[in-house]
Amino acid sequence: METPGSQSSLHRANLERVVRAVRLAGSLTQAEIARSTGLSAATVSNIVRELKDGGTVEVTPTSAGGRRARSVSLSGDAGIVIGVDFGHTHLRVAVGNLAHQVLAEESEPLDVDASSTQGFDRAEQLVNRLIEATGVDREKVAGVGLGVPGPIDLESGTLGSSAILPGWIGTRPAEEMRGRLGVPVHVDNDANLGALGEMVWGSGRGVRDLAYIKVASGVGAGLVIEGKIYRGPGGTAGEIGHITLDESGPVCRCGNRGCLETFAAARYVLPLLQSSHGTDLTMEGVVRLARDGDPGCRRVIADVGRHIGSGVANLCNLLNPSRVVLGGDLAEAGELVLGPIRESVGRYAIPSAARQLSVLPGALGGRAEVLGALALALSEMGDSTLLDGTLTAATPAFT
Amino acid sequence: METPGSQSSLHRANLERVVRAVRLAGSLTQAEIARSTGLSAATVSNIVRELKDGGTVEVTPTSAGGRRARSVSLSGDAGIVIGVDFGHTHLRVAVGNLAHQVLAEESEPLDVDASSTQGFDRAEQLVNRLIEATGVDREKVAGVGLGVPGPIDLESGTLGSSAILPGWIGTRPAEEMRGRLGVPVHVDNDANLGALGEMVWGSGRGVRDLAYIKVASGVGAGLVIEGKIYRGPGGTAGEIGHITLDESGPVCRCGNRGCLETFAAARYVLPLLQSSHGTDLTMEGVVRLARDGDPGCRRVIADVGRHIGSGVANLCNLLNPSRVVLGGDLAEAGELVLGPIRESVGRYAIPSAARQLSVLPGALGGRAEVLGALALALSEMGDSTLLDGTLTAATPAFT
DNA sequence: GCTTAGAGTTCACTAGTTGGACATAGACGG
DNA sequence: CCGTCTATGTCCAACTAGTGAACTCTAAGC
Repeated sequence: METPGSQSSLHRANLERVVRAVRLAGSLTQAEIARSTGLSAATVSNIVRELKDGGTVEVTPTSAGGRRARSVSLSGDAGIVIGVDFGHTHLRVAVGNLAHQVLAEESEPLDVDASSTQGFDRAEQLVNRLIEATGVDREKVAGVGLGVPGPIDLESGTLGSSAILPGWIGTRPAEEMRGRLGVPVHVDNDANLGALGEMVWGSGRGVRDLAYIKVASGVGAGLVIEGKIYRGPGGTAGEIGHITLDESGPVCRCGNRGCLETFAAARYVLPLLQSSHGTDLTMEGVVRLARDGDPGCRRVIADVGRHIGSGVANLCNLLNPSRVVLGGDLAEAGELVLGPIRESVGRYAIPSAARQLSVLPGALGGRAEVLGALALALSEMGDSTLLDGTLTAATPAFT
Repeated sequence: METPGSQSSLHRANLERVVRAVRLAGSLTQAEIARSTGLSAATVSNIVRELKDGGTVEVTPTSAGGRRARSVSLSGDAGIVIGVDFGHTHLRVAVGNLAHQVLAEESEPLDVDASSTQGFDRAEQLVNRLIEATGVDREKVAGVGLGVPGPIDLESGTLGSSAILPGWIGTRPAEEMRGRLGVPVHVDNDANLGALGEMVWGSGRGVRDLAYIKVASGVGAGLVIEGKIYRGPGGTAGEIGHITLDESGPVCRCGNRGCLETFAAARYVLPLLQSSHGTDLTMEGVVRLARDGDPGCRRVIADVGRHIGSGVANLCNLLNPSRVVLGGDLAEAGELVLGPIRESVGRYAIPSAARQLSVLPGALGGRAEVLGALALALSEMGDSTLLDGTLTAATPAFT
């Protein structure tokens, strides 16, 4: 561990190599492992024995119709990881195993005005319930990923100013949950986790550079650069919601004028429809009405799309990602919003950057963040498989 | 070589580790190498002997006033690298060794209307002259870094539409120079190389995430993310010059309106001063007049700064770098332009991102790009090039 | 039932790192 | 001026871990 250039580190690397090969393929015989990792059969034999003794891997005596091939696969109960996502209206929890399979997933409404203590209590209960439901030993929990709808200070782990969960500012979500669950907890904001989730299981598979734009009550972006979440030195990268589109536009909650958020986020957009469509409209409702053909809602959504497109064009000029994935409630609007986004991008981004950009709706809907939290837990426990974008054979199980 | 998980690969990795440590520190004693690499003293002893026998490294019997420390440094004649920068008015060449020392540097004016062939010829001559001047064996040239003032297609290596060197579009600078010099040539655009140069030798030392903004006849940015140049999947990242500041602003050469470039680049800014200051003004001249107190020039430069600041604010919200370095002619204006930039950033960027950002003038002036080209050659060479001992074999005498 | 071929294991060998013992040479104190 | 001290670099035996080759095992095919 602390000998970075020694044989033991080599051995560790070879262990990981084998685990990764098995994970990518689902199950392999030892001979296949040897071929795909480049290790010799003898080494593979030793490593497989070690992994089997450690319980990481299972060897089923014979499964293929070959001669005497014993197929090696990740043992389902080698360990589990948990993803928890505090959204603005819901609390979601997912339980997965090390084979990248989702074993259980559940969500329940979360009252915005609930105190942080209540929220953590509820999360703890839900986590415990799901662990029991899957019937796995509590000891097997290897880590927890936690998503929060606001900026996290990387140094201190405290939740920064977040207008979404006002009572939660200054809490340390990771420590809270670690205290309750007794396992390592890794925390990140919802946009970053959404990006990770879509990259591993959703619309971002196979891509190494993507931006995940989440439009809900605010607008945020999660950036994946060369396969890794990019948070920036200060941890606040991806604040696409507050780039300036119009210096004399509406005043934004951040104090500036004409931020993208003032043209796209629910809290600024919904009032536009209040006089015509009533006051208790939600973004979800607007999207539904628009899909049903309501012209006012269609117009509003198209306008939102155009403005997001302007922001994405800036992002595209600066970072030139190969894919932009749209998440949040708004993504449900499909082409009604993607069309205008693409149009704006085409107009405002430099052609060479826009040409190779694909703008897609998220494939995971509201699950992107929990699954991203799951992926965070997996990657923080040293699973580098997630990051190399070659996850084709590992099919996530949807329950 | 082709055994990816064996001891020999470990040994190779340890060799590289040592070379890298020595290169970063300039010179180290064996004990220091052992501490900084985490390897044991015995291993370091063996590796140093091996490297010394291979000629990669030099051991000077005793240099520090210690007890009997032998300092290990990269042998000066292990190899040299060359940086070439085609600017819009100058051709610059620098020769450095593997210890990150610049051995010789020279620049000469380059006629904008010169054909690409002429340009490459001139570069070849200047390179040869400098190699001779340093007295190093031609065989020792390990690589060349090449800077061009325009976008390079990463796949084909062709120079894209560049209004600066019109006759050069479609050429393949790397291949041209490789053909002439017979060594590997790595090419990148001037903004990226400026970023690299400032990071390694200039205002960006010690920082892992920085943006280098180059304002000259156009506006471009080079991004360094976690210590590496970030080019984006399509190779066009950093096009800060064409983010939209005002949708109804002046028409830009890229076809859009209100791009940052239309408010900041020389070709758009200089005409503003033509009626008052004459027609053959250059950016350099404007800066000089501004420093001498000319109010019109001061105003123009401050306005440019404010607009650049808006662009930087967007960049800052999206990427949150810890440092922005201003390069190009405009950087000479110092606080006259940096003040307005900082002011704009403070106004338009979200506070948490702006707080930890420092905006500095480049420390290398016009040398940033050549030195960056040198750094590119060094980094692309990879430490293993040295270790193979194939340095001489890899360079077919192509004279 | 015999042959065969691929799968996995065992064993001796080799590469390479490590800890400890040892020699070395300047600094410091007497 | 000399002995002691201390950090440096080297050598050696021990240990870790991967490899090739020989070997065993099993089921398929004739």
